[in-house]
Amino acid sequence: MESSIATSHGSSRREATRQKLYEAAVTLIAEQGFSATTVDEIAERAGVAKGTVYYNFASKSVLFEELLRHGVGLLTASLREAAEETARRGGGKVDALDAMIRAGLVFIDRYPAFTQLYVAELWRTNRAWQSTLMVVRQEAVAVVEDVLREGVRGGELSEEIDVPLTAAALVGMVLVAALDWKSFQPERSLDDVHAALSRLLQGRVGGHRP
Amino acid sequence: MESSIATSHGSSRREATRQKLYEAAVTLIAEQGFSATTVDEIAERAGVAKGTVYYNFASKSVLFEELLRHGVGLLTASLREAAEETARRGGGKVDALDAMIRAGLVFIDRYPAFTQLYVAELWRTNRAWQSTLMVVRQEAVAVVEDVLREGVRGGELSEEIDVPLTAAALVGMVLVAALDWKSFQPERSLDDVHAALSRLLQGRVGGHRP
DNA sequence: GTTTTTGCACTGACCAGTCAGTACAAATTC
DNA sequence: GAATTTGTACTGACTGGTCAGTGCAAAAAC
Repeated sequence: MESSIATSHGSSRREATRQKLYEAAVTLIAEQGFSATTVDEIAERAGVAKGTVYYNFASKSVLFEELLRHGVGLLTASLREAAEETARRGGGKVDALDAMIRAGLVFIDRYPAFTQLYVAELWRTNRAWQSTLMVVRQEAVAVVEDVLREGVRGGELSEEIDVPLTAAALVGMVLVAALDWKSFQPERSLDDVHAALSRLLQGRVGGHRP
Repeated sequence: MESSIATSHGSSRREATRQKLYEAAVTLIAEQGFSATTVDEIAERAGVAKGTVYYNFASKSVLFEELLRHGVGLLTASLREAAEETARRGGGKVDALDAMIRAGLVFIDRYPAFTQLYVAELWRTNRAWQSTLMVVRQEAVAVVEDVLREGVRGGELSEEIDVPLTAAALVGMVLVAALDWKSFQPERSLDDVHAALSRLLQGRVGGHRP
């Protein structure tokens, strides 16, 4: 039913157990939060004894940190891939942004629990994994920033654009719209959501009529 | 130091205590999450005995629920006010949306901890206060949806717009951009952030050059 | 003199992390 | 090829600590 947010290779038995634990943890933590989720629950959902959790991970927070690192890694790879694919096709930077929006939606569609959890934790301070999260966030946002910057440099995007702020806004637009889609209007198709966001990106909401 | 997210009137002594508890709770919960925040911490930060917390609120979650309800109430009022003010001035619907973006930013600037906490809890399922939160979210988003709908009806906005999805995207854009601003680029001014978002709304990022 | 707050001791449920022990397959010895 | 050792993965009862919530007498505020 849910997100296989884990390392792919590693054919050992151990790796399979880790997988199951990741998958159990991601949904439970997304639903209840980190502190409200008990290690016993995670073990039970994974169909494993509690001791096994500690055999595989040093602590509850380490399990969570590795989960975060891997999940964001997947997203970043997927965004970068979308941008490169567009470039290969000879598309412009706006097309690349549009492709990245779609890649983001596909990711969230596949791993909604992970996304929920990421958003919930991202701006928290004073947490053990805060630094991990900041590094990993920067990697993801940087992919969007790069495309914006190239667009400005190549003259395709206006020079008045504030790159970091615009990147954050675009990421936020996709994240929140997608989470709302999954939670409150799950009957809508990915294409619908993509079309709505695309329209906003291309200025066909508040823009001067062409 | 932080957000006076509480009922304004109520001159009684009791109300003042409630205020202090709201303020203490909102920052602590934003930083650590609901479960990781203890009632003792809240009491200590508020400079109040633990018994007082229970004299004023039935339980920890009731305290939190009332916090949520009131905070979103403030935001909703502020958004509605911005839209009406624009209408009074004779501005168009795009102007109203722009004014609402600014109102949202002002709110987040004033109550960053509350906003952080709201975003972290919004898409969680299976929580005691989930229903409270959904009602209250709908009120806030509805304000944006109303303006979009009026804009479409009056011909100022394109009919192809998907109102609920676009509203969610706009709200998300503001929330995430603002939280990023507060957390990662606090040196930027509100006007900078507003300008960046305004540009996106008005299609001067990916839009066809006029 | 009523309402609100304080301070503090207490309870009982809950939970992260530990540890002695089991299962079992593959390697090693005889 | 049977007997023994080794390494790896896993188990679940147990422990020490934490925390929401209670109870209450005395003080303070109004």
